[in-house]
Amino acid sequence: MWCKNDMMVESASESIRSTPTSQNGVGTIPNQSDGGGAREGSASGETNGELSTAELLHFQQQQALQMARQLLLQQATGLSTPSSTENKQPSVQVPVSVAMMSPQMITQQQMQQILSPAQLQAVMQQQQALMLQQLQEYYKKQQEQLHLQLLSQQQAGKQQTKEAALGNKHLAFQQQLLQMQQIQQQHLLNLQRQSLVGLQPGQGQVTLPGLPQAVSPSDLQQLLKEMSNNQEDSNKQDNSELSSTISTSFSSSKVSPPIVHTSLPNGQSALQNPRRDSSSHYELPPSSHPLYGHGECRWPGCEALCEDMGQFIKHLNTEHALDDRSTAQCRVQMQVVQQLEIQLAKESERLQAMMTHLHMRPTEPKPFNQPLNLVSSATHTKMSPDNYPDGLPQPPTSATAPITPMRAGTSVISSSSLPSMGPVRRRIVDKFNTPISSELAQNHEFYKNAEVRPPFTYASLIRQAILDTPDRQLTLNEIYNWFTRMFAYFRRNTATWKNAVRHNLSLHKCFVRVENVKGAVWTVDELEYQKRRPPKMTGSPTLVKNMISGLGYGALNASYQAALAESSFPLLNSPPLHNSSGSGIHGGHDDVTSTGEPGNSNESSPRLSPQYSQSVHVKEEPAEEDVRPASLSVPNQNTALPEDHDLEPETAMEDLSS
DNA sequence: GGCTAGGTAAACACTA
DNA sequence: TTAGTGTTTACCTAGC
Repeated sequence: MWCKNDMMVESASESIRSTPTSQNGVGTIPNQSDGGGAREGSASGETNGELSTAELLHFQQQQALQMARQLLLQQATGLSTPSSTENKQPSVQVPVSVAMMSPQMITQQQMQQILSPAQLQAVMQQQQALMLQQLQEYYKKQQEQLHLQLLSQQQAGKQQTKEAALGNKHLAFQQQLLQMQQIQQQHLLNLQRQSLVGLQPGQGQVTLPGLPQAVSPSDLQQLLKEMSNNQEDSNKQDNSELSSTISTSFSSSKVSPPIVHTSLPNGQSALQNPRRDSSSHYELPPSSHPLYGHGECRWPGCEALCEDMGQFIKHLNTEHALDDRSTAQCRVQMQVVQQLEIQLAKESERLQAMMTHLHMRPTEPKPFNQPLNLVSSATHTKMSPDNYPDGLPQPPTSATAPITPMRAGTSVISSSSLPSMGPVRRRIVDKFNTPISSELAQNHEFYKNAEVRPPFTYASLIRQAILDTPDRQLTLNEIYNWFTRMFAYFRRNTATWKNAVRHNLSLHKCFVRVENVKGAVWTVDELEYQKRRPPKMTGSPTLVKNMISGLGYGALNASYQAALAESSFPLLNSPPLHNSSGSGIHGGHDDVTSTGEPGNSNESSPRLSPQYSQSVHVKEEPAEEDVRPASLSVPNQNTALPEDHDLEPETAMEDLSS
């Protein structure tokens, strides 16, 4: 017959075994070679033996981390004398184990996870105080040197004007020092105000580490000012989105005159350079140098005018050659990027939380936020059995899975006893209208790493898997692989869900099996997929009412936003359905690579790319065997369209775009 | 209570 | 013979 199994490139079990890494990183504290540790190690290695101040600052950071360790030990053992607890076995496993690690192994994130905000604040304050003290000592030395210079110059019988100049310089330097101290005080205050916000790992790392000795004191001061500016801007905007933060801080630093005369004459904030560079990079033709734009050198702190690229290259090679200064600036830039990345992660998390909030009513009795936007908090600790409602039967979905989706779902779904997960998924999807593509786009990492069952039906997932491919067709094994690749949950119990996948493929008319030279592939008949639910909603004001009330304003609005997000769906690139009679229902025939195949009367073949359109197995559905116009003339289809949008956002999006 | 949709399990047939 | 694929049926639950 048409059944060929030559497509078994790899077994599903192999694919399961081949993807263990994504499961291991969930909720675990990296012991080694994580970003922070690697960076710290490399930084210390680079600065070893060269930069005394860098080492000093590094030692400072170690001191702060040591204090954190002591706090942890105190917290764990209840003893107030850290020295007595140094060699004791930890009574609290995780924190002390972390505390026992070398300071380089403790990242700021881990500290934030372990320490309380007050402890963190105390640590950071001590850290900042130490740093301020060190800087003050450093500048005191500078002052002494200036004094010595002044005395020597006086002894040498210099002219009065020069003495006055030096005196002015001295006074200016003192003023700068005072300003810097004020900035540091503000920084401390900001840290105190910000509490956890101020304890963003990147900020601590930017403040503390690796300010290399190669950077001149003025540069150091400039950088500190820029950091404090950035800090102030972030405080001012407080919870504003990252882009505005960056742009605002950039503009503020851009317009603000530099406090000191430095070798960074423009006062341009190095903290904003990455974004500026990146933004300018987009404006420039691809051949342009990312460090050159608008006739200026975009090297951090340098706005040297260069008429052309050749001059810029020359300038780059002369002024920004490989030396201590450039290395230091590069290092600082790396930290700036790191901080921005951390800030981006936090802002993304905030966005996720906002979207999660908008997906549900505030008083929703059965909030479903677990599968929706927990990317940043994709830790299984929050889904521990302790969170499972008492008295509820443990879901029988998986006997082996340590954290079953049922458990995760019910932990937030509510007290409704749900021995089966299936209807819950359906309800969730229906109620919150979560577009599968946007949901997956938002929480891809979450589902990829957390063994939480996606709140979508098998049919939706299969459809998404198929539509994710350029050809809109997948073999069964490829569908399996998509499931296991996209969802950690489907790396277990393969027999169950694979059977369900096959069951759904065979059961639903929207899935069309096509035989080609590759073997049997499965495609999606969008028309059939659309037709599955509209009758349920057509002409039912009560349903619409219930749906709207169930969605709430926020959810409804979110559905539109999600619909907007859905507009980027690959399917939308397909030609529109012309004969949809204004229904907006995206006919499966016209999406993707439909090429007006000869057998157009066959409704099952349209989505096939030419190389695949060979044989189509149509499920026996006499009523559906008709051609497109008939299937498009579904009763009440016009009226069902808006409701269909609400009911199936992911498909509604395609409708909107068509 | 009936209908529908979805999930799960199982049996069966077919093929490589 | 085995494993994968595809189909079908039955049962259950939840929502309407």
